[in-house]
Amino acid sequence: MFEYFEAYMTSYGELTKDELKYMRSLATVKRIRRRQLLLKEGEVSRHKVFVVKGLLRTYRLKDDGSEYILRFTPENSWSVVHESYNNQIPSKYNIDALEDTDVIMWTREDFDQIMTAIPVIRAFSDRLKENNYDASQERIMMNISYTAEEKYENFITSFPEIFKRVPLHMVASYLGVSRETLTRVRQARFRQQKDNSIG
Amino acid sequence: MFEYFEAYMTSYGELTKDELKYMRSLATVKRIRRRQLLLKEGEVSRHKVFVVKGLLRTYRLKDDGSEYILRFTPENSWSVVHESYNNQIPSKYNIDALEDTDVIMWTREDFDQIMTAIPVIRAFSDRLKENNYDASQERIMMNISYTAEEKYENFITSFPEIFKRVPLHMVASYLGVSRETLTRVRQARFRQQKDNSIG
DNA sequence: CGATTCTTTGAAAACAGTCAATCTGTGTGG
DNA sequence: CCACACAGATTGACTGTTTTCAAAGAATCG
Repeated sequence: MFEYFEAYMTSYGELTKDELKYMRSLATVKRIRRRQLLLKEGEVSRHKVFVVKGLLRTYRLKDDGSEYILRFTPENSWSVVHESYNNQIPSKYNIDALEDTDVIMWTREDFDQIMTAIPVIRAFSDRLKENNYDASQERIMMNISYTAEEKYENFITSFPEIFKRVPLHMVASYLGVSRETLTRVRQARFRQQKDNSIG
Repeated sequence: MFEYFEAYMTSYGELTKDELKYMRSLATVKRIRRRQLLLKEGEVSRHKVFVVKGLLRTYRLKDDGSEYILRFTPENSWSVVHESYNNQIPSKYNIDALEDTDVIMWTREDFDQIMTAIPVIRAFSDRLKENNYDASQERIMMNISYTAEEKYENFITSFPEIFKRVPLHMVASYLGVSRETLTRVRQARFRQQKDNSIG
């Protein structure tokens, strides 16, 4: 299992055998079955979680039961509820698995030590955060400036692999539109494409 | 001018006289007049900008001329277009001043050196980033799950001081609703409050 | 197969956007 | 000090989009 992480990690920077061994010694491996929760609202997000295989989803429930998805986390990416992880406060979000998922995780204390011990890891982590932050700014602009159709279009082109793997109603609750609207937007788009190919 | 930054900075962590002197030696002071641009779309965001006094706004223009506001930056906060600053690529955003504004700024190279030389600054900068990131996640959830009225309500309670200082149509383009809708939402809310106080 | 989950559809209602006009307040120049 | 311009806020009528609700088709899975 850890080999997957090694492959991922070494593609970004040079790590010595010892450093990898060290990370491995602190890592915990876990399998989360489809529909199983990894983190429940109210709990504290205590681990930095690397997804080796599968697909996680971070989402929030409103009182009326409606779901709003903050993010999808496929293999070779990280799942953490930052607010909870950084401040050790209860999470407002749930994390569950949309597919059977294998993860490697480290407690916050251990991961902090790793970052201190291995500068490459800290640099890497910092860069990841930057990228995530940039992406979330982009998403905000999308939210406030795009039409439903543009949002859908944008999702498909930005996350084609995820799009293939998640049900449409989840795309809808990631974008903040109703599933019916998403259906109709798809129809419109489909008709347009046909028109273009005929013309 | 620099004293304001000192006061801000020392309220967060201990800095020696020498460290402050060092930061001061690399700092540039600038005044941006109301309606003046600090950064133009297409330029690279080369500075970390601290607002001493006044109010900046980061926004994007669509082809049709409509504005979408990413953020407001009042005194004692930082204005940077991260994507551009980090990767030294052209900015998609404009930054302008909504009030006459005094800023202190450092080039990226200098600020990187400062962070290396003064661990407190790095730690502080990291914490700021975390907070910004958390806030942007919150905003995303707001965008996708709140009604126009809830968004407005949320803005007032989250940023009461900014609310007092910016025109309503800018609140609207921060929230992603039309200014007319915002007006009507306000009326509705106002009527509700009156009803409550009568009942 | 039967059950569940997912997607689509139709019709009605709620909501938000657009356009054009008006109103308000502020500030500038004569 | 007044008049005018200008930015901002509001209003009404209309249009268009999105949601909601209820129902019915697909698809998937044990």
